[in-house]
Amino acid sequence: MAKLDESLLRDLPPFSKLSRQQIREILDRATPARHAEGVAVFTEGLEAERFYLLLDGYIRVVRTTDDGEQIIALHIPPGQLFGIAPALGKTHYPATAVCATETMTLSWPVRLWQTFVTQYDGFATETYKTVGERVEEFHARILELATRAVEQRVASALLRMVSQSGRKVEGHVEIAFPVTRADISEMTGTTLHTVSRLLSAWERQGILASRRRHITVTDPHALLLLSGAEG
Amino acid sequence: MAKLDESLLRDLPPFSKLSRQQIREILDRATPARHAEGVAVFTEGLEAERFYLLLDGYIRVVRTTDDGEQIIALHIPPGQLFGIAPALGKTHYPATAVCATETMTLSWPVRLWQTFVTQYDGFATETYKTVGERVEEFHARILELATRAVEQRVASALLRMVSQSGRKVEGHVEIAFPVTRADISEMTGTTLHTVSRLLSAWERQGILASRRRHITVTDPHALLLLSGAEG
DNA sequence: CGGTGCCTTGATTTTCATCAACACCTGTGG
DNA sequence: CCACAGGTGTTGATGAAAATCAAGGCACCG
Repeated sequence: MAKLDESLLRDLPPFSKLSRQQIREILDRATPARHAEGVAVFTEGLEAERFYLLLDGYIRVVRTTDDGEQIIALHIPPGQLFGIAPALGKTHYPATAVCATETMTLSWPVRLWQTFVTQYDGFATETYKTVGERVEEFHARILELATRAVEQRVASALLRMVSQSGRKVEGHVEIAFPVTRADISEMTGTTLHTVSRLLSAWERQGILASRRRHITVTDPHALLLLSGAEG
Repeated sequence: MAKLDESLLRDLPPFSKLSRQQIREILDRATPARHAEGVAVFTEGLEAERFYLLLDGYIRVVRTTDDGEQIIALHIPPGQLFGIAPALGKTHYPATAVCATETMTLSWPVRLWQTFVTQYDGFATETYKTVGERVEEFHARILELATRAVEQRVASALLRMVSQSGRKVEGHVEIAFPVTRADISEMTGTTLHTVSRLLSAWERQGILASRRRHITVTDPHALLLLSGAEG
């Protein structure tokens, strides 16, 4: 197998303070993998044997209730660590990671976690910053679910995806991974029917455009107003 | 000021692996404080200058929306660290900590965080375990808010408070800190009216008893069923 | 003993889930 | 190459759940 190139990690925050030498060590112990869209990289409840870095693509972090309902907790953009149960003292994955697109990952056995944290300068700090951001996002989600109406929650969910993954094309912003109405309903705690109605209405108003499984926001500001961000 | 007693920390997880000597050091640098019920220990958005340990009493972690609505994110039981923004790479508190009862706290300036993490064995691990538990709880809250009806959410909120703070009295369990209907509505994303109706109904059914600002659960199992835990 | 904070309960209205039906696209296998 | 199946998206009709509106009562504090 060809050696992995050092440029893969050089510019990512958790590794950016490291020497070539250290990056080489890390890469030599990494297991690279390619996953097709829809595949689960790991599954809720299983023993956390490895932790991951998402090199390319998008991951959906999904949780399932006892009675089979599903919610999408988070989207992970390229460049971030995921499956970092060990960072939080967990021995089992608390959620399932599903590929939203085709993805490329690196992974390491959890026993290396301690090594990474203690030996690699900046790794711990940057990792916990990521954890902090995710906690922050959870907080925001709870606030939204508890206080906002469905329309505002759906608007917020779209904006969140746009800002995390948007690629600009002539002023418009397209969400970089496939999303269905059902997905959005699982992010916002509503039904795909309600989401469909809202998107149809917004499309008529020229706020966004959608093809099958793809959404392009043409008027982010209008969405921001709808989301109920105080103004 | 009298010296703080070492027994305060000896049995708490983040400190339990430390020597008398180390505990002495930590205590000598701590600032103790007493706060009355209702007082804010620190406030959302302010610079995080200190981190805290709750010795006695209960803390409510509260967040406010732009338009003045409030939600209760978490209750902190005695013995836990809080205000640990530095652990997540944050320089400002993401929420407000209000005393649900009279409380006793210790606190240290954030600049000591690094010292604690690196010099005191087990401190980092235990702290991040706590963070993990809170993340877990947020996850559960999101799932609930997104998929459960109001009745189930209120039942879950009561159970959560009971299990975190319940003191048993003859088979019944009383929540150890004052709770109003409005508080519960802020935990569950509903209104105090709906909470009041639910509690009245449950009181008629003998599932719980309540005095002004106090709730005693007499039939936890019935609540568990109502909460929709799969069975 | 007056006032404020907490709690209750009824009536009305709104939001959104549910039920139901159908249209469309895409890839697949006969 | 066409039929068809499964995933996706739309839209209307109906009903239930819970918010809102409204009013009043009770307990505790100063």
